[in-house]
Amino acid sequence: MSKGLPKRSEDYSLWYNELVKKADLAENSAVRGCMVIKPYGYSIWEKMQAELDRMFKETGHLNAYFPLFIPKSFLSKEASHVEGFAKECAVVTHYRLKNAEDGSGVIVDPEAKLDEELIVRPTSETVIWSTYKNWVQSYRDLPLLVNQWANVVRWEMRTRLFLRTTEFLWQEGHTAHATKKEAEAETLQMMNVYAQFAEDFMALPVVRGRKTETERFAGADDTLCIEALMQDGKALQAGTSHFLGQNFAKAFDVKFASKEGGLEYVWGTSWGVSTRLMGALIMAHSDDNGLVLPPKLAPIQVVIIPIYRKEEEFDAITEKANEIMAELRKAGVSVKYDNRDTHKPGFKFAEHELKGVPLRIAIGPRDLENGTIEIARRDTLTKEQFELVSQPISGKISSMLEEIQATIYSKALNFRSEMTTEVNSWDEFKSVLEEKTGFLSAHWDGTAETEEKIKDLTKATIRCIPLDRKEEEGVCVYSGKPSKGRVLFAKAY
RNA sequence: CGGGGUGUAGCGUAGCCCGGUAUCGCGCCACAUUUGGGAUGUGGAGGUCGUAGGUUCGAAUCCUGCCACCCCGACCA
Repeated sequence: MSKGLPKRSEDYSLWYNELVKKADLAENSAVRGCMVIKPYGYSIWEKMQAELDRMFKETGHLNAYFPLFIPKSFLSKEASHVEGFAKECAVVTHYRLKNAEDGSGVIVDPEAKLDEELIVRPTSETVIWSTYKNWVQSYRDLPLLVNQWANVVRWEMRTRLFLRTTEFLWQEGHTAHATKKEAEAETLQMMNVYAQFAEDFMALPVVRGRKTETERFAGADDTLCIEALMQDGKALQAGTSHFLGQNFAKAFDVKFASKEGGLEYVWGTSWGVSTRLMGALIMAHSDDNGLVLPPKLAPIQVVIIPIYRKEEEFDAITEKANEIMAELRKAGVSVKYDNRDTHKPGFKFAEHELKGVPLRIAIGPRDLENGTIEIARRDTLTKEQFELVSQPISGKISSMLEEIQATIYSKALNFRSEMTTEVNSWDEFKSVLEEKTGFLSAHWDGTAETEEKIKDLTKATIRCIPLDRKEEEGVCVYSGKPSKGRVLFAKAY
């Protein structure tokens, strides 16, 4: 029962916003739509980055860095790309300020107008493909496998901490290949990397799928995605991987001399995940007591809290705590000793629960006497006495951390299974969407008109066409026209 | 950007209708007693009432502009 944290059942979005702030993850800044990611929140992001970066490198990618600014003319080179992003671009028009003549402060110097405006990147395809033109001449230069960790700006109307902010942090991979087949394989590979990261590290089950044509990335021929389900029954797109065809190669004239002696356009992909994953992580597992973090991404995996009256007791406990910490650290467990004497144990318990620390060890005089410690799990809120002599503490803690990781994953997976409903009629579609929410698995006739109509009527969108769906003859849940398989509908973030 | 709402100490609030210099709780500081689930007592500090104007002898209160945030739409990773 966290003090002051609203309950999920009463107001889910208020719960989310308060949790983000109370758990010290992020807060709104003085700049509209932009957040300050606080040290604790950033620590989690750093752990995500570290794992993803490792996975990217294992699949052959290297990091590079491209400019924050994109010349306006670049953006218009790929027609559907500019159409998709034009409405949300921040534009730099001047390069100098000067003192106002009336002494009221600084103003933009009208004489310092840029000849060509610069766009603050909403994504980097254009500036990167303009660079790739110079990097690629021959098939020997391919493939280009590059990733960038960066910030981007999209001028959104409504923002929410982590889920949608004007500026956000992300990674964007941009690759160029000699063949269509290879680029398609890359697109699929990176979607699978994201899915594996979500499932193994975030403990977040995701549906691997394909976007419909209307939901596709602006400038892509095909968009693969991972979709997750949040506790309020709404879907969240957690990552996308795009097959760009030759669209950007043609827009930026990136050609290569093939082995056969021809001159061909290269094939491209791009793929990204953002700080939005933080939102997914928070919403997927947390409860009314606060954050629940998967051990693999928790900045602190174990916190040790001393319980004492007298100085001598504290000293004895500290000695024991130091032994335990040394052993845990040797085993690669991150552990913090909360030896603040400014707060009582109960306060510390609540605080570390709020912040989602997976395991808590309490040591008091009673434990010293009995040779025990108390271990409490954040995910289940259960406690147990552990005898220090019976087995090595590091083995016990490591296996508990693994168990927590597995438990919260299967809990989320069960939730998603329960919240995925096969619907076969339009009435059923509407009532499930309104009363139960979650994913609706339904037949769709494959047309953009029907997709649009359903969105207008219900606010539900096609989240994806699952890659593992079975071929199944059926009729569209809305139009009654023939369908070859089910797609996933949901209301989404 | 359209509709609705809210801005008062670090946080949450009362006061606003009916104008007279701001209430309470949490938190903060000091001391004492406390410490196995958010301690208690005593004393204390902290406020340009979002912001800029206007009306008035006098504005948190009335009027206007602006800004920010929240909810609902449109947009979206």
